[in-house]
Amino acid sequence: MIVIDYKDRRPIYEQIVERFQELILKGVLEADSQLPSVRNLAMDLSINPNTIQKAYTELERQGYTYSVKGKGSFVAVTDRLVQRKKEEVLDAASQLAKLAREYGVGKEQLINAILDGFKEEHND
Amino acid sequence: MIVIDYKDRRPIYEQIVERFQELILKGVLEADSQLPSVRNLAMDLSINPNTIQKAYTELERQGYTYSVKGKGSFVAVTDRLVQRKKEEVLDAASQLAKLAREYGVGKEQLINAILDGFKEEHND
Amino acid sequence: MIVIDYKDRRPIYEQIVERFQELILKGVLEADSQLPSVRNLAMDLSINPNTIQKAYTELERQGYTYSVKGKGSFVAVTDRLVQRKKEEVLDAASQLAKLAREYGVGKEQLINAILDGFKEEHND
Amino acid sequence: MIVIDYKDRRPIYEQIVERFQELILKGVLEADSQLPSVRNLAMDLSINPNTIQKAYTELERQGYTYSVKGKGSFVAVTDRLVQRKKEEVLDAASQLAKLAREYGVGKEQLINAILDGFKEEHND
DNA sequence: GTGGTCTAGACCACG
DNA sequence: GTGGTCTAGACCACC
Repeated sequence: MIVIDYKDRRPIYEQIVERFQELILKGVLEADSQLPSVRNLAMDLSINPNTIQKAYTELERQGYTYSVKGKGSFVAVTDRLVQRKKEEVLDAASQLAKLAREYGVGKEQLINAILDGFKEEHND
Repeated sequence: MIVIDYKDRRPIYEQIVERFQELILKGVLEADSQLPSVRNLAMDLSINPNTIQKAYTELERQGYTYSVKGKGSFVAVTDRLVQRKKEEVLDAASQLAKLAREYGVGKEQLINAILDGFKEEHND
Repeated sequence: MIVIDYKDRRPIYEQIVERFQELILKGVLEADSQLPSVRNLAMDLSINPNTIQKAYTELERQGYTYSVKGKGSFVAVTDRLVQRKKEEVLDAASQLAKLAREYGVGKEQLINAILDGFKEEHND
Repeated sequence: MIVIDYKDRRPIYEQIVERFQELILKGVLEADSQLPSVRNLAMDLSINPNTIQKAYTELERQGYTYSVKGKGSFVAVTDRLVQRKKEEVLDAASQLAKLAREYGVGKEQLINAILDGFKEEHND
């Protein structure tokens, strides 16, 4: 479920945060379902529990999860987060379009690239 | 011409590299024109010459500039680089479209955001 | 009567203690009336009896209840406790005023906020 | 400047965060002035650098400071934060008034307590 | 020198 | 068992 890429320049805890965000936003992990325990996941990935802890703390801070001492970490309700993510994507699109114009990429080419991306089957 | 944002989390040399890439790709700096000397720029920005040196080395490595011993650094011919940049933008668009579909952003919304970005005046 | 909020960061036993304090101080639970048995309440709330026990022990320690071996826990006479609580509230007000002054909040604004809080209907 | 209270139940890093917030909000530490380095402060307080690091990370997250790798941590512009703090104080006052009414504390008593707090000289 | 990340190992409160 | 905090010591990129 979680894979660490040691060639990735980003810190491990950040990779873990991002991966869980993905799993939660896409509904793979349902609301109130439990995340792996800090210790278990640390053993699984052969990394230090503190690193997992840091990732979980960050997820909680961002509102993706909530944690109960002595019980575990759980997926929070995500409606607002999904909404926020959608806005982020649209903002990114808008920024990208600006950039494209600045570098002389044609509007048609850009939209074609968008349509291509939409068509492609994805195999996660 | 170059402004450093100390609150930006990215390293200073990276900010400098990116800024020169921009100036070069947009044609503000013409081919074979000379970049400011390491010392001058360092004084101008009140930062360590080593930091400028690192930025210039990186620019040369990426093909944006070439350096002549004892003379300075100069802007390289950029046709290939512009082309590469355009491809990058189109790839990014394609990736973004995939992401949008995965998060349930509608194709129309996405294209509207793109068109918006294209319309807007930019005030760099 | 008692509701546990698992998303609340405070420990469960502390939530229970506080809720009983409230019920007792506001007179919902009268003096010498019996609290639910440890086992019953534990079953009701689907939590560990040890957690209830810890809450009851704490309530007794603070003088809100007294326990009779083999009979159960009972609400103590509360006049002193109510008095103590009122003093606590007044102390808190005084502290808050100090803080307000230190951060440059005007006396009038502060008193208006107080009056607002007094006016508002509460819907517990 | 910073004192750790080991009897305090709250974690050390939280005490440090709160203390710096105070110093910054009250203007003792001015905008863009440098905080003690992670290592120095750790030595001064005889605690582990990681604990300071955690405090500084939290301060940055909350917008009180910004950090530059290789340079240090610096106080951020605080206008917005002071404003936020003032609102917090007013909210707290409103909540306190509600509580007071619920426990039968008279409006006059409460306001007197507020006025007392405002009058008192403070000797930090 | 600086902040940032990570490991290893420990202790605590909670349930 | 769980999450949360802390220590000790290390390495990295950056300036």
